[in-house]
Amino acid sequence: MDIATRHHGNRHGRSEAARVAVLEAADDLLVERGFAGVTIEGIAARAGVAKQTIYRWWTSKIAILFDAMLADAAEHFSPPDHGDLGSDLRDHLRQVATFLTATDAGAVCRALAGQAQHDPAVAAQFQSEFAAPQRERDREPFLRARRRGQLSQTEDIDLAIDQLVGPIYYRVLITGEGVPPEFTDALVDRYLAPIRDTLS
Amino acid sequence: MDIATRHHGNRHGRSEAARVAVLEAADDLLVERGFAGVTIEGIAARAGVAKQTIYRWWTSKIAILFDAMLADAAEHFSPPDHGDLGSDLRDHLRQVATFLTATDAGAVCRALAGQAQHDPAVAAQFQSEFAAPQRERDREPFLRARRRGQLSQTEDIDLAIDQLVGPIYYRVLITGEGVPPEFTDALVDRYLAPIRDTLS
Amino acid sequence: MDIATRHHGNRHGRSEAARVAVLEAADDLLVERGFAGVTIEGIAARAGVAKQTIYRWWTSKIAILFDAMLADAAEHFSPPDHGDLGSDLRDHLRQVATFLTATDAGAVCRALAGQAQHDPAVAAQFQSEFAAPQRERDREPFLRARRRGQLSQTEDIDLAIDQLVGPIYYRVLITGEGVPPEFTDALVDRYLAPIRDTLS
Amino acid sequence: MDIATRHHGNRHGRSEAARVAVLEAADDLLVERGFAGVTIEGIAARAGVAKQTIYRWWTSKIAILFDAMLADAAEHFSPPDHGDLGSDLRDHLRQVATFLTATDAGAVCRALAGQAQHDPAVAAQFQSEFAAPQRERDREPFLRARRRGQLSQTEDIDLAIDQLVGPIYYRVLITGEGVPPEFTDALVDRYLAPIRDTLS
DNA sequence: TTTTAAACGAGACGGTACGTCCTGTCTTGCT
DNA sequence: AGCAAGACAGGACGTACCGTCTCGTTTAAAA
Repeated sequence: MDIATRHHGNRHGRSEAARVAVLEAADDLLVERGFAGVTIEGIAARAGVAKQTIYRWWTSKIAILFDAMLADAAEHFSPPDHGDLGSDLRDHLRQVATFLTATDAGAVCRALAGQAQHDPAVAAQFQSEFAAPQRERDREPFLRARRRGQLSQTEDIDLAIDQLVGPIYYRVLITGEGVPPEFTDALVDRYLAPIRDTLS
Repeated sequence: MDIATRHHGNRHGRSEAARVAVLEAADDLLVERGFAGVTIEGIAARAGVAKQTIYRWWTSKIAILFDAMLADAAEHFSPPDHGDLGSDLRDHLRQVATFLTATDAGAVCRALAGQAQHDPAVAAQFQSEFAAPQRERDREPFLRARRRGQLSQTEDIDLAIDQLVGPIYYRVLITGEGVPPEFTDALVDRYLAPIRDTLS
Repeated sequence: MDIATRHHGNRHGRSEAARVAVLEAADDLLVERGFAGVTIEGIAARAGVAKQTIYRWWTSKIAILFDAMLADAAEHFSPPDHGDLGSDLRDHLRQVATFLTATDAGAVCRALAGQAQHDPAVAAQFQSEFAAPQRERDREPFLRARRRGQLSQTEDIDLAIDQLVGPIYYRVLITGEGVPPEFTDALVDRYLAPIRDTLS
Repeated sequence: MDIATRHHGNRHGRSEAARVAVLEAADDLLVERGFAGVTIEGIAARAGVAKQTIYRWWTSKIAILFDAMLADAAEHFSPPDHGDLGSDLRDHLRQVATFLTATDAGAVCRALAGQAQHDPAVAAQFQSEFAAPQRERDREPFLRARRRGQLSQTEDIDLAIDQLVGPIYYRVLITGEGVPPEFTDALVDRYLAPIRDTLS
């Protein structure tokens, strides 16, 4: 048994078992009962943990959900590398769509994005802990293309990202229409059309 | 004095004064204290209205906020008509950005969009009462251009809208970066580039 | 159905049904589980009442217990009148002993006397709401005897009461020995011995 | 430095320093914040001791308070010997009154007497560890008088004690009036009046 | 001198109850 | 009939202590 999981109350700090149980309970409750069904008391009861233990390590249920999401979010994205910007973008946008619409972490992400609209502090945390790292992942295909000499040095990458992932989030958060591969592929096609000449 | 405002406890139907007071109280509370600060009890107290009166006419605080937003949203948008798709789109996207980032109704809209992430019923209402009518407004410039013969009959208007307004919502809801006219203008420029040939 | 019991939430004030249920629940819990077993949550659960309803009308579980005791305490004592100080005192002291050792209200009284040792505010309330009225009841036999001319005007009645009821409380609260009639009768005999001459 | 105070963690028995610190902390907290302010956590924090150390040596905060009181109670009482029952009783009753009303140990004693009303186990401990030894001390003057031939062999000493100290506890615990020497002296006078003939 | 085991401080743990806030329902008397 | 008022049952909040536990350190008797 791992040292971190062996202890349930000790001077070495927190119980890993409790931490994991809380994150899983929060995740389960969100999926099963929705955001309003995620309560500290409910998490504590389901995780078999005392409320005080939760309050000792997290400031709010939002903080728990961030913890529950972040690792998964990072794991979900595998940087594509097909040696071609178009292929890489198509691949990446599909990953983004899949993450948001078809994973538990994506469900948590949507809930947090929702809560960010209600609370500036959540918005700031969402920005720094999810949006910014995600933006780095979004940039990867472009930077790679640029390194290959396939993309102009003057191309505004951030604008391109807004154009490409913006519509995905829009459909997920606003219209609720679903984001099929045809949609993301079409986005890439439209984006690449005017700059196709600059590609080798 | 208007008939509707004359009665406060009567047999002549609901009190317009109470209705207005509730909507304003909800709006004020949202702006002053954020979404969590909007409670039925708080609205009732600020509006000088009994809780029961609120429950009689609205199903939840969400319903109140929808009421508070919808009229303003419709009023905000004035269909542009410069006889040119580019100009109309630039104008319209600026209106969208202004609505979302700089109006009270936009603040309510963001809050409701947030809540839609937590509650499918809210999402459905948001879709039908805000997103769908708004989509109609978004289509206007394209339909006008098509009627003018400036836009191909085969152009996928809904995809175009996703491409154009999606990035605006994305910046508002996810990155929180703000949406200056330069940004929306650039979106239009990029959109029009490949189809410029099809324009007269 | 009585007006007072008909309403459960209205502008006429509190629900008599809730009031009674709370007092009975508190009483039952004290008898069944002891003072530590009397909790606001426990009372609320057993009475089928919301905690907030309790906090609306009582400041603490102590206040509830006072309410539960006071009416019973007044009812318990029937002023004796045998036309004779000795008989009256014997009767009264037996009533005191019975109240303290053999009634539910007496159990509550002992608990409150206990809590008065822990909290000056409780002590003050105990003094004004129980001890003072009880002292009036204790004085009755002496005042009656004095009116009959059977007791000297100079007799120190309060000292006499301290002498007569003090030992009863002492056995109840400190030694826990029980207070049989033989004991209270002996107290009266010893008290009357030196002043027997003054009696007609 | 004493052996017992030299050790703080060892295999040779408990730390005297910790024991004393705990008792003093409990005493201080009782006096400063009242019975409810005496918590194991509070004692541990103030004594600079781990909670576990407290639980190792005491079963509850009640046990700590008993420890804190008992030595002082025994020390407080110096058996009077004036060769006269009246003088001895007057002296002793004043000591009882002083102990209960004017010493820290008396404050603890009152608190424990209070808690005894809530918990039969405390009552039993109070009876065996305080009331019974105290009763022995109360008997001393009578036994001495009897040995001197000044008190009848048939006199009911326990009844006499109930009559004499009962009113003192009554005033301390119930009426809160204070117990001046005039009061205890009057008790003795009234007690001795009818049996004065049997003396000397 | 080294080992070793009891007591120590610290503090995390699963819990219970606290007193507060808000929910949605209700019942009244007034207009 | 609609209204302001406000009491009601219910449930989650975040806090304070409870009593239990595990840890790493201190210590002095035993080896």
